[in-house]
Amino acid sequence: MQPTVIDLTVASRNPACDNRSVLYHDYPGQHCSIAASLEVVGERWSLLIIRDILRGRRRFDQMQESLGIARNVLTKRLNRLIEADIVERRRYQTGPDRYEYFLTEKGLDLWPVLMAYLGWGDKYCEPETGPPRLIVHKECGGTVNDRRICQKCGRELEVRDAESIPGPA
Amino acid sequence: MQPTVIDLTVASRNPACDNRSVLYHDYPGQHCSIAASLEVVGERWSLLIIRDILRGRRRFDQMQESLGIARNVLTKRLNRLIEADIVERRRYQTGPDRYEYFLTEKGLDLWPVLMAYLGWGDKYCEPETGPPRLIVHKECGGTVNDRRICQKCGRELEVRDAESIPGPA
DNA sequence: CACAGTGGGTTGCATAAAGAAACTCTAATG
DNA sequence: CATTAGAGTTTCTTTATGCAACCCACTGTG
Repeated sequence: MQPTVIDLTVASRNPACDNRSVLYHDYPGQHCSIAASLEVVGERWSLLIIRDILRGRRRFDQMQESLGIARNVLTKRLNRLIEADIVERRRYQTGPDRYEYFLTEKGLDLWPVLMAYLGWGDKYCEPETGPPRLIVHKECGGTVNDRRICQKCGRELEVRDAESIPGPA
Repeated sequence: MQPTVIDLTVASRNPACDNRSVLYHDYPGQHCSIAASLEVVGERWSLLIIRDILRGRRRFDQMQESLGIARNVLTKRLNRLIEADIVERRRYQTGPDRYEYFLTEKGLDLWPVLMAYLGWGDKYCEPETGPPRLIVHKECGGTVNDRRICQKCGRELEVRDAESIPGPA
């Protein structure tokens, strides 16, 4: 299994993507950053879509198949994420227009959330086999913990400093 | 900007992850710690309930009012969390039985996820007013970042080392 | 004693969202 | 000319959520 090369080029908000969809999640009376975040990405599929894009699945059908999500729901989610400036849609072909989805800087900044879930899941969902994948520091090869700190060199890492390799499982 | 190699794919399905509880979320074909975590707590209210309990709202009506969640849904969520061993229900009075809800160790271990969401939300949802709440190190009073590191004394903190106080907003 | 209030839920019904599957559209390929 | 691929729509069904009302066993108040 070879890792996928991902272009993390970041772009600005695309005003062409108009969408009248509303944020149907409304946690009333919450003046809390956690609640505010959850309004945007705290919903069934969003984080898995973001993980998939991070993983290199940039196209509609790839994501749909990998996630097993209904196609109409995937459409809605992607539009919501685009509207929230987390995902960017780029046409890679005209004629029949074809698109790929990329994470914006804001989307990439959700990496800590994914790492936190990964750490928790490794501890409680895969306790005896060990983590199915390890996140390692590209430069020195040390494993990265859920604080995004390299266990070998001690550096505090950003998303671009790390990669995922098969774990002991 | 150079391409980044990231692969959060996960290889093998672990039967230990199977839970006889009714996980109505089923992300088919996902054999990944992130997906596994989201099956348990990646749903509309769970994390907010956990946040509430962490902040000391331990009783049904307190949570119901603070969250604005429907009562029947709160019942269901709490039962799911209890079943998943994230929340523990303790009777504090007999006669008419009265209960309080506490986090188990497993529940407390979700603190990193909350801190990651908090960090993201502070950055993107409350950019001008500043964070509505600050997490501080109880011992030295320094603020805690989303790596759960005290900015003042540099220590790596656990959930019991920190507390939440009103922020500048 | 009557009656309101409190804590911790259930029940029933209406609506909103998710899922499954079929359909569309355009262009390229055989 | 038929088929395939990518990226969605459309339609229909199932599931989840929200809302309001109700229940029950006390407890405190006049």
